[in-house]
Amino acid sequence: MFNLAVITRRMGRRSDHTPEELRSLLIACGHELMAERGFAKFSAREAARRAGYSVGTIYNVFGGLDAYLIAVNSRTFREWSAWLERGLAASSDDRDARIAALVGAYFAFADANRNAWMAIYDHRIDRTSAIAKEDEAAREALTGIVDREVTRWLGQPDDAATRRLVRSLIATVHGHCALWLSGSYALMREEDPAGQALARVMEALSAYQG
Amino acid sequence: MFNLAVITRRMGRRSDHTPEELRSLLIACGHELMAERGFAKFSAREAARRAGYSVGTIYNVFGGLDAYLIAVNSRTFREWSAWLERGLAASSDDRDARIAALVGAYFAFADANRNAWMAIYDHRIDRTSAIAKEDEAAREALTGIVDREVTRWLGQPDDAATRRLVRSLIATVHGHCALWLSGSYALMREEDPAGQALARVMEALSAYQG
DNA sequence: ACACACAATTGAACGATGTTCAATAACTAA
DNA sequence: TTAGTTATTGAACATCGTTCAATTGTGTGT
Repeated sequence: MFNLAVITRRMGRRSDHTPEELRSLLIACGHELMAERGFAKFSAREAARRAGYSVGTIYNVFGGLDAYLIAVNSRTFREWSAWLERGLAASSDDRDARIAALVGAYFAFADANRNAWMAIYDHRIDRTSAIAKEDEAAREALTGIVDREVTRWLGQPDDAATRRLVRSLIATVHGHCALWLSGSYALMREEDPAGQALARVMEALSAYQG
Repeated sequence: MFNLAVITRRMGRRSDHTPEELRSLLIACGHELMAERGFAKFSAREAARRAGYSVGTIYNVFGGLDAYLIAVNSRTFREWSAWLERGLAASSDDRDARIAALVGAYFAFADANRNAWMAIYDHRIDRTSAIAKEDEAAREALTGIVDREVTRWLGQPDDAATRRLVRSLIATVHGHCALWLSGSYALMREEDPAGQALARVMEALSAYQG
């Protein structure tokens, strides 16, 4: 008779990786693919394939595509934070120099990781699916760094008004960076968007100091 | 014998609409769909269906999806410009009031047309496909409005340095608006992003005036 | 050893998308 | 009326996200 099960499929539980390893592996491959292709051309199938697994595994491990993309983008956030800290560590102690180093590192990271950086903002998170605590922390860490540096520049304790300013400063720099990388407006003809962003930040800090 | 052509398909050239009308119709339906669904869930098939045509027509008229999306988003730009002009027309002649009206209208339009507004920045334009002249103009018109108002506030002729400042101010306001609508960062806890943006703009204008 | 239960992994199936293009209907000119 | 041209169609194809019955690796109990 006929044997229909000609090809034996490799499946079932495997001891190739622990759950944590598998999670990390999928995030690493997804992050790599995101950096290569960008958000619009990202494919969960392809990411799983690169990890040596099949689509369904992503849904098993993360529960859905949204959660997976959040995990992938959170990895970008962590790399971004580390990049900023490295930039600050290499800076002098002069307070203006530290702010300049921070803004410079912000732009440099986005420039060096365009697709991954833009993917952070390309992915619109549905409010229904809550973000994992560790990922939430990874995203807030970045705000924390800016908060710390602004407080240091001001030389005064961190209060509610300062945190409000910090968010506004982040938005200011973000706007310059986003329009620069997306090539929108005639901002394309601006050769030094980071410099402009820094100028706006320093004006705001000076005004806030009074 | 059998008649295989049981269903007669309505096709071929039709006198329902002139080429210009058809173009406008497709843009209108696409814009409506974009406002309803947002960029991620936009479908060319559905847009064409709403216009009473079939997918292929979009490719005939616009040459490709990218050009169609550019046309749809350019319509948003035009509505945005008109909205800003209306806001400025309703403002007093006080120079600070006009800047406040401009920033306020900027945010109000984005808030009232969230999906369409975000779609402008969600669509990454491939550098290969050039933008039509009329669409390029629609996008630059917005910069022109800001340029005019900033020049008016400064009370001095429009020069290269001023235009550079204008682009930076647009980026500043854009950053606040984008982070606000996307819900990123802890900016969600900011109840008045437009007010913060305006504060940054006024600081920059004051600093530039010297 | 062996069998059994459980857990992890698969990939076919489904509906929907963008894109292409031969077929065809509708218009124009003669 | 007829022939030629043009606009419009939608099936075809590859790909995507998503689901889930089927299958198999692993560990446990006896």
